[in-house]
Amino acid sequence: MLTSKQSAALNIIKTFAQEHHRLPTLEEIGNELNIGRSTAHKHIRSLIGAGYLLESSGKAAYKLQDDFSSEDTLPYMGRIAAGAPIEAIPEQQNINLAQVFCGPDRYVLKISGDSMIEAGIWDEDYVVIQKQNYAREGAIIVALINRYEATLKYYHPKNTGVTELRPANSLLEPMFYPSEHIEIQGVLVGVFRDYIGGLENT
Amino acid sequence: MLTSKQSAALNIIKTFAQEHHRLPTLEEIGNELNIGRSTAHKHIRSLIGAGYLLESSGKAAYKLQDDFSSEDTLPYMGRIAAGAPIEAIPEQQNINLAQVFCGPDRYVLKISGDSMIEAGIWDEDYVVIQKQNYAREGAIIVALINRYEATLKYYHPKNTGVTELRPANSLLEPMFYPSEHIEIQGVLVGVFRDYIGGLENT
DNA sequence: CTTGAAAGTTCTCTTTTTGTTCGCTATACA
DNA sequence: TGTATAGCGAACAAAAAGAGAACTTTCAAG
Repeated sequence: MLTSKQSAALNIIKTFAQEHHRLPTLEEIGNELNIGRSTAHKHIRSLIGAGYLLESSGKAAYKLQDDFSSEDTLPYMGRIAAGAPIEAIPEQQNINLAQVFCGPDRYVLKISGDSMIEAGIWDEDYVVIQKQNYAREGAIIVALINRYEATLKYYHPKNTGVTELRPANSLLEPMFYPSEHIEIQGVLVGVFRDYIGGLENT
Repeated sequence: MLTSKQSAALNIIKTFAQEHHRLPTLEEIGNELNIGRSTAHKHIRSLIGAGYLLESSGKAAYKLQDDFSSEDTLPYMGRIAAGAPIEAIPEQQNINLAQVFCGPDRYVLKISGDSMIEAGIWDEDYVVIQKQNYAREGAIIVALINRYEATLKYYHPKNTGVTELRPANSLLEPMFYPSEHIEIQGVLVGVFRDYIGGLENT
């Protein structure tokens, strides 16, 4: 059985590995736990002894068990609606999140603020942006205003040389700019939200 | 496993490739990391040795894995807020959607209806569910009512043998059931929404 | 075909980081 | 009172990281 500190150390290692694609050094573990390097080392040895980590041959202090890998796809089970059972779809399908959202010239931004809340984009949500310098009317874009401010808004160009950037929040007013002061940096591809902290400390 | 510097170098290469549509030279890598050409070269050789990059025949020092085009990570560029430029994060990170949302015993459902709209879960959104038969109070769960109806609601068990399933829509009333009529099928892990139809045909 | 710039490679050297060990102290607990 | 867990900090060796010079390869311009 693990002690609470050992378990905390193991958690930190796994979380770190997921986020950084590498194992933390003893010092990094120590910083997370506010303990020194040598103490972190002691925990690692205990975890190896208890079978939670494996001894490493090279320089690395330890390595993870192999069972730490996971699939890239999720089964798509169907629809869920209030007042009805899950409507199973006839043929089992898999969704590959990477395939849908990833691609060249795409990147992720984290949202600060509530200006798009009525579009279902909340504070602390993540948005996937496709880098491009044009957009359709009504699209949600990353706009660079006056070569300085970046913002996520609905895009409504007018034929008067004016561009409206419209927030999705009835407490906020639409903003109007000379079109040449607006530079489109990208358009919204998707939104995702993490309820269990898998992306917590990024 | 990678060291922190190797991982940083790999990140820079991937980001650079996305932005410039070509691979950075050793010097460009070095400039990003404030290291010299020869040191950058050493990192590249290590990354090739570890299987993260491939050896190249021609002039180029290295090349990316073939599967990079369908890469399943996205560069994380930082935060965006109204009225401020994109706040770049110091150390470039990549987000692996699959790693965050995928895992054993998880599946995807598509939402029909507006009953969770105030929780930011909209009609036609996709939710990732972790299959489990327990949940914390206040969690968003997939509940099976009377072994027939499935629904996504906030979970509020009472200590009177009654369980409240609360929608996130002020137009709808909370529902109360004898706890034994409620079966927890899973808890909400994440939400995602597709703005450009990559999931259209499902 | 020659030539030269740019880019990759190799070498030696120094510095920094990292894992490891050891001795010591402190606390909780049976 | 002895034992197990936690912790610190110093000291050490080895790996990793780095600089910089010299060299080779590649490639495109002339």
